Amino acid sequence: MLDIKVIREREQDVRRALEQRGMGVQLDELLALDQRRRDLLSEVERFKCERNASSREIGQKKKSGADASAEQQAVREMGDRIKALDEQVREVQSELHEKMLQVPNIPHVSVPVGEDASENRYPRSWGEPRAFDFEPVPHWVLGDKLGLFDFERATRMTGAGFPLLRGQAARLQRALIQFMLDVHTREHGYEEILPPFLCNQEAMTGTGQLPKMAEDMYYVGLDNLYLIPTAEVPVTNIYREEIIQQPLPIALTAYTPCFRREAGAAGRETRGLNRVHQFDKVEMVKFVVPETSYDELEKLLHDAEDILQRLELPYRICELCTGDLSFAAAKCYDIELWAPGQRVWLEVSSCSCFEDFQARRAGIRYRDAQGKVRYVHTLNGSGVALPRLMVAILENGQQPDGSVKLPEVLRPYMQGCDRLTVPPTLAMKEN
RNA sequence: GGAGAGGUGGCUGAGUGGCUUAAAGCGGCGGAUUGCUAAUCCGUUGUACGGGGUCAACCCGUACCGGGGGUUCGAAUCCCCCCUUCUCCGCCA
Repeated sequence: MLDIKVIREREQDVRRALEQRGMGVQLDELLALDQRRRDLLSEVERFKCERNASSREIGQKKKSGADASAEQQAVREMGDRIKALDEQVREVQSELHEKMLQVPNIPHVSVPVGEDASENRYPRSWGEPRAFDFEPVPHWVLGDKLGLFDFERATRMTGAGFPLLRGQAARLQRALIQFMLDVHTREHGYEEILPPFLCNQEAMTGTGQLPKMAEDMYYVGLDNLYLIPTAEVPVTNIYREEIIQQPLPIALTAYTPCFRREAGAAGRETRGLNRVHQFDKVEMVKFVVPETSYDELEKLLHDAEDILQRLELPYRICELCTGDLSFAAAKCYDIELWAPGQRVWLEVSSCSCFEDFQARRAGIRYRDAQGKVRYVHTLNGSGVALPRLMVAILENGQQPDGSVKLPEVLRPYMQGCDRLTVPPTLAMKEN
C-alpha cells in the first residue's frame, strides 16, 4: 500500500510512476475521498472534545451534589450526532482503504521503463549451454524412460497440473530441497522456517495477494482460508502488526509446497513440469532497514544464483521493466534456466524488493537508531522453485542412453548416487 | 467438540464507572558521579490519525487496555458476540 500522504503531496510523481506500469489508477477519486475523510474527522473530533469536557463538568457537579440533568440531556443529543458522524467516517475510511489496496507499488527509479515482457533487460548470464552431440529431448520424454512422473494417474485423483513424482524423481526432489536449505542456512545466514501452508485473509492482504489475485488462489471456504501460493505469505506475515524488537536485517528461508490456480493460463507451456498447480519451492524472505534494501536485493539475487552455480546450471538474469513488474514489487529480477530439451529459458526465481509496500499493508515496523518507529522494507526471492529446477537438471544432464547425470554437489544428498538410470522393471518392458 | 481460567504499553504487573493524562518495576534513551569490564543517583519514555506551526527536535485535539457491538453524561472497568492462549475431558495421525 502506498502512503496517502505521499499521494497527496507528490501527486504528479505518483501519477507518472503508475502510468509507467500501464495501469490506469483513479488518483482523483482517492484524493477526494481523503479530503472528505479529513473534513469529517475534524468535525467529529470537535464534538468529541466538547463531549469530553462536558462529561467532566457533569462529574464534578454530581460529586458536589448539584443537579446536572439539563447538561446530561444536551450531551446525550450530542452523542447521537457523534454516532452518526462516526458512521460516516467509517464508511469513507473503509472505501478509501479498499481503493488504496488496489493501487500497485511505485517502481524504483532504476527499473527500466517498458510496456511488457518484451522490454525486459538481460544484464548478464552465467555458464555456457552444454554442446550436445545428440539431439536433447524434453524432460517428459526422459521422465517416461526413467519412470519419474505419473501425470495420468495424478489427473485421475486430482486433476491436470498436479504432478506425481515417483522413485528417483521423488528422491531427487527431496535431495534438492535439503541441499538448498543447507546452503541458505549454513552459508548464506538464513534461519530456517517451516510455516503453515494455509493462511487467512489478513495475511494474504498483507503481502498483496488479496484483493487482486483472489481467483489465482485455492480457497477453503468452510474455514475461510487460502492455500499459500508461495511461502512469502506465511513467512512475511510472521511479523504482521508488530514492531520488530530484534536487530535487522532478518533473513528467513522456508521450504513449502505452493498452490496456484493459474487462472487463464490453461494450455500455455503446460506440458510436463513447466507450469503446474502445485509445486515445491524454497523461498528466502528478508526484513531490512530502508537504507539497505537495494543492497540486500543484490545479495538475495546472489544467494539464489549461488544455488544454480553449485548445480552447474547455465542461467541468465532478467531485469523486469515497469510494465512487467508484479503488483507489489518496486523492483524485480528473474532468474531463467536454460532447458536444452525444449530450447527455452524457464523462470526459476523471482527476487523482489517491495520497499515498505507490504510492511505498510501488514503493519511491520521497527525502531530506528533514534527510537522512531518506521516501516521495514521487505524482500523475497525463490531460492529456488523445484519443478523447473528439476526440468533443467534432467534436460541438461541427459545422456544419449536416456539416463541423467546429476550435479556433483548432490551426491551426498543422493547416498552417493550420481545419475538417474532406467529402473529394471521399465528396462524389462522395453526389451 | 465440552468445561474452566486468562488476554493491559518493548517486557513483568496493578487497576470493579469520573484526579488513570494507565500505578510501580524492568528495559531503552539522556545526564551526573566514580580509577576499573560495573554500580549509584537524577531526568525522560507508546502508536495511529486530524489540525496548527519558523514544516523540525514543537503545540493542540481524537482514538487505542485481544477484536467487534451495547449500556452510560462518561467505560481498561458493566453487558453481549467473536478470536486467541493455558489446563482438564473427548476425538484423532
